Amino acid sequence: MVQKPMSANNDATSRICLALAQVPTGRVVTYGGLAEMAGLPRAARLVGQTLRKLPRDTTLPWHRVLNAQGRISIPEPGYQRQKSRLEAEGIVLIHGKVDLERFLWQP
DNA sequence: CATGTGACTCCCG
DNA sequence: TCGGGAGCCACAT
Repeated sequence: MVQKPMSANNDATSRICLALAQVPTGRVVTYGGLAEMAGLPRAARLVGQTLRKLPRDTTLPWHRVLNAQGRISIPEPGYQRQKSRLEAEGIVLIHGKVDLERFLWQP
């Protein structure tokens, strides 16, 4: 079998997934916060790209990731999907945004 | 090795 | 509250 070009990838991706898996139900984190948790400070955009690539059937709580303002940062139809999942966990959105002071998860 | 990209963030008006 | 612009990081080409 040879191969596996394996672009540097996996490392950062797995770290992000591991960090995301730690976010408990009913709590949220920001892209930047998750990046920091993954040991990639300031790589918020990378987190976004990584989450965007997750399969629809992933078990990871991708919906618990919001932008620094507590707002859902993805376009439709993803927006509605994320909003529904959040509300299903008791995370309330007021005027389209989550009160981070109340739901942000900080270990 | 150079260039383009984005589910980001911060700052300013 | 909203929009524009600069900064940033790692990945894709």
